[in-house]
Amino acid sequence: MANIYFTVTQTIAANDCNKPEEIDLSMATIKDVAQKAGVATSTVSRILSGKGEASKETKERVLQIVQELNYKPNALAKGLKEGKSNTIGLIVPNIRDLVFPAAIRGISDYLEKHGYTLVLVNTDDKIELEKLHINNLQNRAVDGFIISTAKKDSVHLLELKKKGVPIVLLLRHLGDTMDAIIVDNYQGGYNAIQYLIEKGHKKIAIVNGTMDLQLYRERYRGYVAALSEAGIEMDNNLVVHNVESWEDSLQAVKNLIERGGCPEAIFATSDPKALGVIRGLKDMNIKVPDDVSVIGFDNMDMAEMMDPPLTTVAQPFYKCGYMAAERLLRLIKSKRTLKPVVEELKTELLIRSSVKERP
Amino acid sequence: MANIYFTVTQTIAANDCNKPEEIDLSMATIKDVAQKAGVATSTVSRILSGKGEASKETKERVLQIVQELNYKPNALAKGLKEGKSNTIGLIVPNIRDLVFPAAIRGISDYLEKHGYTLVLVNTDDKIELEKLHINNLQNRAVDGFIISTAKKDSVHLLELKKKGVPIVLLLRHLGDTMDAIIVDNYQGGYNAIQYLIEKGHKKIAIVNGTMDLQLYRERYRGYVAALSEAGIEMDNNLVVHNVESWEDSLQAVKNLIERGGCPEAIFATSDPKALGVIRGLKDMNIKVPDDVSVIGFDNMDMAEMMDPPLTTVAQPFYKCGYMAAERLLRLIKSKRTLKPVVEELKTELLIRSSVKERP
DNA sequence: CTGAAAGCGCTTACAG
DNA sequence: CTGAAAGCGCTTACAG
Repeated sequence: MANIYFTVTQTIAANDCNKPEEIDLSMATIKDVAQKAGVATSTVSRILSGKGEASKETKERVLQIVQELNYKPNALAKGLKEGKSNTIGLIVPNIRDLVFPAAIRGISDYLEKHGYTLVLVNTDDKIELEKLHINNLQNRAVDGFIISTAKKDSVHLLELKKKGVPIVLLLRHLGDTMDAIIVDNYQGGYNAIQYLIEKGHKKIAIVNGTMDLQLYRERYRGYVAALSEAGIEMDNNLVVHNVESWEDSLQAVKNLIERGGCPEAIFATSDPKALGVIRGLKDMNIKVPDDVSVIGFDNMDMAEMMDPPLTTVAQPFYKCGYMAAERLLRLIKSKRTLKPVVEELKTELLIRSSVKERP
Repeated sequence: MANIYFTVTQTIAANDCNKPEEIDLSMATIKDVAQKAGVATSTVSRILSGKGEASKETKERVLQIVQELNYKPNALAKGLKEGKSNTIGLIVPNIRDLVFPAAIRGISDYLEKHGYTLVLVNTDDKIELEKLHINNLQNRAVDGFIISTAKKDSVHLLELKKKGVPIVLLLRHLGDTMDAIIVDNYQGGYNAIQYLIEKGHKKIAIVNGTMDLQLYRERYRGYVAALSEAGIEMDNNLVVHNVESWEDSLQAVKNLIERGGCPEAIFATSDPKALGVIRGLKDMNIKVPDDVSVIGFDNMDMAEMMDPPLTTVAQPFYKCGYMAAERLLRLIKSKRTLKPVVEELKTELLIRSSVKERP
């Protein structure tokens, strides 16, 4: 039997296009360098890490040979020895969500500068999957996590943190005990409404996301506050929560208008929702911004290409990612437990063409 | 001096919120399991890997203790020993390009199913950066690469492949010696134009990307072929190449119309370009699709939300990613060099509302 | 300034 | 069926 198998293998091999040729796929190791330089591996190691002294001559010789052999230390061995991998894990619900690419780029840029590597994982907001992945990544000796999936029931993250695993939350947060880089969602919502009011709008509707997420609660709070401060009475007929997708919001506007009549302006608490709202409006032959103004929240990469170009509360996604990575590396490198800090970045109202002054 | 420093440290430590508590951050090792089970580590290893025999009793006992201790093998050690890491590197120009998220999700989903991990790197299409990153990832013992940055001058990729490193190209390709998952760009372009012709259009313009990229050359070839086959004469005034961003295409349409007069339809060879084209048209008070029809290429996640919803040649991004991962794992696991295969997936014409029949 | 040795946590022949 | 030993490629005390 073994014989037959062998024969088959041979046959296929004979037909094969490129025979293996046995090039030096095997990378040079520290041993090769040491041997060629006539020193001990420990010496090479010391020279390369810059720790400890070494005579100028040996140093130069070793460096020379490192060049020649194109030697690069094996990160696995190094990681095993040092108990760290210079790798961090990024956990997002779904990379296809338009908010993530910019944030990821920010993370990636910072990490790259500091010799760290980024491992990406999607959870579809399923908590069991998330736990599995976290576990997995810990076995891979990931040095820390950036996590953008935190919800009210994310106790496992609290526990992880308690165990001393470096974690920073991104865009979502979980109370003061967890490091987080988030955005001032309250202020953002407030500013949006204030701007609408400034433009003469009074009957202002809100198409909001799930109240399970603090960020949507905050944006709503901003809406309420700005309205009340301007002495405009809240009208619950103008409020829709729990709108998820852009299709949802398409439906939401229609309901809204049936229920409460046509508002003068609509605050969509995310750009995709704004897109849906605008589409819904157009479907009903209502013009944006001539008949009703729309303001979004996000400033995702496409916002300025929309029709009309979307006036929106810009989140500094790139910066959030960048800072999250920065914070994480600090946590990782710190010898002692650092006091958690929740960094709240400012949003910026980006004025384009979807809001019009009321005559 | 040392003393002063010590004092300071102490003070801070005293103020610190959570004292270290020393929980068992140290994960259980195979040694712990072996000890507790009263067997050798090799036995544990064998049982866990399923290789070699083991008596039912010891097997059960060991598995039991693995549970108790929540033991997970250290991937670094395993990788070091086995010379592989179960990690693959993904190299893209920029994750913010709208074509990537879906593809990445496809890769990620396949990898996850097979116990592999995804490392992500951006190169901004800079070849030196790319080489650096590839080098880096090799030191991290990445088992193979999925690369979406191939251009005419990407000889370093050819060399890498020659050395036996498993690589598969994604969405771009580099001749028949490199495995690649791409899309039938010629057919896609051809179908787009054929559809426009079917709808009664004759004066059809093209707003195309850089001719450095084979994919744009192919889409153009499809345009030319479909036109000629229908007996429509080519008009160079209706052709614009080297349009990069959506702002470019905004400008491009304007020039186009000045030069060649208003076309009946425009083939934008990417969705962002279509977006720019439509905007440019609207700016000139030309209605889409009533005055001129527009067809795109990509079907990026936003295409159906555009105004009008974009008729476009859909690329199966998710599937491309998925298949690229699939192919790569085959290359990695295969003992002998596999003959390179360039898989060309079909595009699909997605009819929405940006093309109208000509009366 | 430099080397020998131990060890990080695994796996894989090799004995028995 | 099971264990002892070697080794993957590093780094880090420890001597000298």
